[in-house]
Amino acid sequence: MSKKEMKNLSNIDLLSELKPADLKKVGEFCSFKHYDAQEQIIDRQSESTDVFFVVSGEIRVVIYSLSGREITLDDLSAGGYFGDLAAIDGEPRSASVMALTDCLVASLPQNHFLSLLETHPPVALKVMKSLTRIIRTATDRIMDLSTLAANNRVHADLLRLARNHMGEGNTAEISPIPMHSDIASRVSTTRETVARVLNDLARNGLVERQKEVMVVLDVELLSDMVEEVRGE
Amino acid sequence: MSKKEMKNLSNIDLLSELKPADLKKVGEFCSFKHYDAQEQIIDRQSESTDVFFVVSGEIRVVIYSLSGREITLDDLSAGGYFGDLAAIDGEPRSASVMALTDCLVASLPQNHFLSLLETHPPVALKVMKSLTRIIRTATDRIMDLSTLAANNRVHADLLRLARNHMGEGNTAEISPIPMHSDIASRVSTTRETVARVLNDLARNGLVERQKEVMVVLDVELLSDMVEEVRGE
DNA sequence: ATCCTCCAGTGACGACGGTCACTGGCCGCC
DNA sequence: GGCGGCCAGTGACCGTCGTCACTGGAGGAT
Repeated sequence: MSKKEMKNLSNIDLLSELKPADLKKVGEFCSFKHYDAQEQIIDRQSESTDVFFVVSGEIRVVIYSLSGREITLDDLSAGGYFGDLAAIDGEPRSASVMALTDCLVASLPQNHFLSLLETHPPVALKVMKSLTRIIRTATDRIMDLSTLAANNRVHADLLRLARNHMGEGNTAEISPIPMHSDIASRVSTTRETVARVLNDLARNGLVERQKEVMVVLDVELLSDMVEEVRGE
Repeated sequence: MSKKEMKNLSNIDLLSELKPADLKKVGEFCSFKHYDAQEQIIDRQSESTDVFFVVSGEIRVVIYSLSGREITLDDLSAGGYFGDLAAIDGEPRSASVMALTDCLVASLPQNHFLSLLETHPPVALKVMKSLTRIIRTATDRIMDLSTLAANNRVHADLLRLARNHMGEGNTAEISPIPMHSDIASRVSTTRETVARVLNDLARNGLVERQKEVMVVLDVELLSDMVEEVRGE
């Protein structure tokens, strides 16, 4: 990311097919705002209805139980957008959103977003595809929560990470090493359980933990472990 | 429902704002098919992409774990539709769908559905609203699965049922009495647990089970029980 | 009446994992 | 250097609830 962040929307996937003139217009309806790491961007249950574009940085979509337990729903990086649910249906925010890193975010008022959908069917279709993506991952997660034990959910998450960082053949090099509490928040368990599971895997020679990288030595086997339990 | 079921789409909510001529056209692109109770309509992971309208009867959207455990995602009655996910994104079916009762279903091929979305923005908006509804209930469920114990999830489901059947003041009369296994499938637990929880509530005088009705005597209190646990 | 099937109710058991309470390493800061 | 904060690792404890294995009642069908 260059030092001088541009306040424009040219890198937003959702808007990539707009004509330059239209894109410029959308940009003019937006307010740009910088958020520091950890800062709250949206509060669940609040009544705002703007749509947000992540111009730079990373953000996290979360829910907090009143007990303080934190459930990570999704992480988004530059080019993504969020806040569309409330804009579409007018209901209160379904989740909170926080900045993971410093970031620049553009917000577009609901009415402009809606008219964009109405006048640009391809954009509407993209939004729908994004919504279906969310539903699919959510139902997968419901299935995991319903059928997998906590340690297997950790396996499943590790597998997902490994698949995103495939190295040579059957191995994966995951870096940066994810924080245990982040994994725990994604699969709804505790950091203690994550630590125990990861050490078990290390003892069995399935993963190896180095300074900056975590190596999964046998992705296939890990995959088998997950599938096996899903199926009985 | 009249004996002679009409093969038309006039009662489908999604299409209610179409002009008669357009509605007729959509109907002509549809194939109508009858399904018996318990019959499978869609198989998860299959590659079809039609959209289905429930002309009459009731259907259930479910996922089966390989172990045979059944997870109910949603129940739909006449006027609803399903199968839109695969039509929108072209991926395999995200869930299975079965007929709960005898029912008549119309299927519309993907390309006609997509062009309907493109040419009728209000329909597209309705689809989006329906998708957001699904996401909201899914995230609520993820939250319940993550933070509530099994017996509290039963409480929560009972509360939901009660709210849909409010009687006088603080009471609710739920009928027909839901099957324990159905509740279990909705909240991801076992019928045994449901039976135990319901009997506990009966012992405490919170619910009363009669021949054809189940009476919740203090909805407020039930609500408190759920909220209380959600919050600590 | 006699099966059979489907649903509900219950006890016993055992393990999974959440919670609590520490220890210890790493790192930045004053 | 020493302090404080953050993250990781581990042991002990014990409640919850999934599983298994029955019993029993309410229809339906023959």
